[in-house]
Amino acid sequence: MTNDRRRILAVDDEEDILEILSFNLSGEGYKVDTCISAEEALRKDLSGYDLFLLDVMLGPISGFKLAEKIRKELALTTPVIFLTARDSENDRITGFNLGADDYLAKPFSIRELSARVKAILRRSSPEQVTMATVAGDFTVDTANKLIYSESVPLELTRKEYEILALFICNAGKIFSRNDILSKVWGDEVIVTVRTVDVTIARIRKKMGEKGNMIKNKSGYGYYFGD
Amino acid sequence: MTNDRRRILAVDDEEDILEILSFNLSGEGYKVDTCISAEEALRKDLSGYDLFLLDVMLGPISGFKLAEKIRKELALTTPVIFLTARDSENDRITGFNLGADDYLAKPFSIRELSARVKAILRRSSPEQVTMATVAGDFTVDTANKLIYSESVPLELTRKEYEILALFICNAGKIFSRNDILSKVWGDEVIVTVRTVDVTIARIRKKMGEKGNMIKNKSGYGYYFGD
DNA sequence: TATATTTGTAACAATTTTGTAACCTGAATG
DNA sequence: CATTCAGGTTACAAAATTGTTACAAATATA
Repeated sequence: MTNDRRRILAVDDEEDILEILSFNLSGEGYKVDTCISAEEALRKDLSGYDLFLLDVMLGPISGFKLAEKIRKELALTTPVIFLTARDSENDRITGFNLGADDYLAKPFSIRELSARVKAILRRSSPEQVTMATVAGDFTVDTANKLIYSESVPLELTRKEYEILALFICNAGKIFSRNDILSKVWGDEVIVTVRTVDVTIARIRKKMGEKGNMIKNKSGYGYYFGD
Repeated sequence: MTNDRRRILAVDDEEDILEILSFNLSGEGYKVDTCISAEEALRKDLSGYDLFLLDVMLGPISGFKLAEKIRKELALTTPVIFLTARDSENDRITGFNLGADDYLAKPFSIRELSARVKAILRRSSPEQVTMATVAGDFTVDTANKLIYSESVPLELTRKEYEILALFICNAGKIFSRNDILSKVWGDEVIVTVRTVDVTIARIRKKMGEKGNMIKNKSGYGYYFGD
């Protein structure tokens, strides 16, 4: 029933390149969609892909810009390989800052392309699997970054989602404010510990009467449970 | 030198499933041990594993029961994934109350399994420095800062936990009030020595009839024992 | 750039934990 | 038999922790 063929989206403004990519990667067993522009790509549901192949030089919206949108606005961690004729050190750095997983300069051999695609899909595949963790009436859909309360999705911001997902996926486990800060905000970012309290208050409010499922054990931290 | 391969224990009453699990997870680089029953699992030293995969439906001792024993009697916080054909909401809740980290309904794809195993091991690995010390019917779980009395966690505040943990982990050793003050409150904080008496009275009350296991030797101090 | 949304902070209220003093008990002492 | 002393207990006060609100800063969006 489940089709586990990997889906790849290739975006390039040259029809020829798209054909070459599509033909060859399809032959390797991948399901390949193509777009002739970033705009066209953005109209699609990008969450279902396992890999993006992005040409850097696209019309008004460049491949870099598209990658940035994918990462930041759509919040997808799907791997990206940039295709480009430009090969300056500068471009490389920009690409990797946006979370590019690889970088392929045109002209490239199909053999090289498919090797990189395979390598990247192999190492990234596990996290692309939708993981639904359920506790009580709550379901965490990590692939789409959504949390459902009795089948209704909560309207959570990113930080709120991260915290609640952490709690639900570790129901019963107590997290101190610092645990939460390091897991959700990261270890470099410096914010007041009280930020955690305020964010949790916001989550509770959005959870309505279920808000009291986020418990606090004074002196220890917060946890999820009934 | 150090072998950092993660150790997984799979418990299932179907030989076939064990083989599939063992074969596939070994292929992913994990060290996999298998047991055909909960009883067999309980004869092993379970403290060395990084993850348990437990079938819910096992002979006399179910997977839930086994998980409960692992959590409460052995005081291990090792993550658990339940494998089961049963998929009712009821089962889910029971599983999460026991601290299941995930839940996988049979039949499951190996890909899905390995994704979840990887995800759980990644997030659980750093903090799993659980130290369980047992004395009498009491177990101290230093990782989660919990003390169990006959498998039931005591509702201790921070200071109360610190004192009781000190006593249990050094059962029989006598601590003067000043010993306790310097170990629990620290050397900078200045509080009355009688604070210790009051706090111990509070612990005793929360321990119920077991409260008399905290002894006092007049003129010397307090200690734990029967 | 203007506007909306998200995130961070500070201040204050509510709650929980901790500390103190006073009183009580019982054993040891004289 | 009164006195003293160590420890137990209680009630209340102080302090610490947590909850909440309003607003500022940062970020995203148009």
